[in-house]
Amino acid sequence: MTDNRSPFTGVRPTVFVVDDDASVRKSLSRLLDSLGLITETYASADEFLKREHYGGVGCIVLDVRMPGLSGMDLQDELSKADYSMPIIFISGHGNIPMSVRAMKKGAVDFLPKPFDEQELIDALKKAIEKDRTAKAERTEARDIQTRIEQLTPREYEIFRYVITGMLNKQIAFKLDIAEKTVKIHRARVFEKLCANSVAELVRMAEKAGVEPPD
Amino acid sequence: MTDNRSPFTGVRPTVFVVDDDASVRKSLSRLLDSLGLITETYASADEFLKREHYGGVGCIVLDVRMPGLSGMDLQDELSKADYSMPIIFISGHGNIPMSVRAMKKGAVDFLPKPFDEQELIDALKKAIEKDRTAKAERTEARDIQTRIEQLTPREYEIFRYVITGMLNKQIAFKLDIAEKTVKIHRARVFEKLCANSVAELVRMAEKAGVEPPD
DNA sequence: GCCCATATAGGACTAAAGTCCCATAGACAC
DNA sequence: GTGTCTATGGGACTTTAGTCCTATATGGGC
Repeated sequence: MTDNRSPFTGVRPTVFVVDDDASVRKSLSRLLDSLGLITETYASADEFLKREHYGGVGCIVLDVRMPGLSGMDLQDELSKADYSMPIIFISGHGNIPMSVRAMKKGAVDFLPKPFDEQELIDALKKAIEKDRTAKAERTEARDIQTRIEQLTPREYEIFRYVITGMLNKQIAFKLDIAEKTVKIHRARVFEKLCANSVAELVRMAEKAGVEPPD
Repeated sequence: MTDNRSPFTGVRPTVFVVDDDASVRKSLSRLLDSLGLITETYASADEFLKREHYGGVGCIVLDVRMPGLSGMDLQDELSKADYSMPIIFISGHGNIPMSVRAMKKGAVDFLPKPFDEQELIDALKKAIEKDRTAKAERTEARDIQTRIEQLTPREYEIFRYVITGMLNKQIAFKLDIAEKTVKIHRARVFEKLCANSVAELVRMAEKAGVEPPD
């Protein structure tokens, strides 16, 4: 991928530019267009927050200092709303503590204006790749969680014991029920989670954040 | 943990101060002592690199600008040498790109001088906690890897199939050997890895970074 | 009062996994 | 060339898991 003019493959990602300076929005828009990226521009953080949540792959190019909510405030809002999309900060009047705070909170980059075009392109590549990975993982995790929610409380309990590697006999003893009953719940767990092996169950549990009991 | 004078529990961590300014070393040393931390000071990055690798829990408080190797250079060296210990940068003449670069490479914090004492203490807490967690995980991963290295190539191969959840019969077909032979290798895998269930094997594989085949 | 979901469990069976015994054959070391 | 490690497998067996059938009890919802 040596051609900087088309470094983005697959479905075209969308970049959200949030900056109060119209000339910045315009020039960024032009650059992003030329890179084959879809662009949406917003003059303030509040304006961006009014937009419905974007479900596709993308990232945000965000000015730090703006009237109303600052870029950092927007970062906090998105984080609180669990609406995560990688952020690239651009700033005319930033300082070190600001940039460090932004990076600690997960920003992909923090570019002081004026910045080199190539720096932004590199950051965009990284941000979009990060979002692609994160979205794929979240989608899978949600998928698994949805299936797990179909389990009855008892089935869920058995599920958590099964992923420890315990035998049916041991689980039955622990819960003071017949091994037969464990087998039945276990079979339902496999069916509802569409699993064919304990190994698959363990992987699902990891991805969905299910912890073994005790 | 509201007492800032002793926020560090368990085995006393060691903090390595690397700064060419003797007065900084002295005052940091005093502060760290008062926090119950063991301190070692170094006047240059090279001097620190000469020290044998420290195996315990701790972190580095590192000046950015120094004669010889800079703080950033030291960060790179440690990363290359796989000698990872959380780094807190302190800097008198830093700038944004510098701080961002440091944070991208995993620094815990980047404090411009002069900094508030409390800021450093917070960063130290975070760094030491991070190191504690990382060390514990690495220790466990190495432990598992050591056991995995005891496997013969064929046993390792079977191991990777087993963690996919495949049946012995299926593995036997794939490798064009008798199911009986698979059972034997499988039994040795369980024995050598001290595992009692496929679930445990799957967890070990995750921690040791073993990927299923194909 | 009846239907449905949930949790419980027995009986009879198949399939898979694990555990002993045994054996052969190649590779490599000393 | 004798010994050890590795990979291969057969036979006979036990244990565990999974799959049908059946059934009972309980608690809600309409």
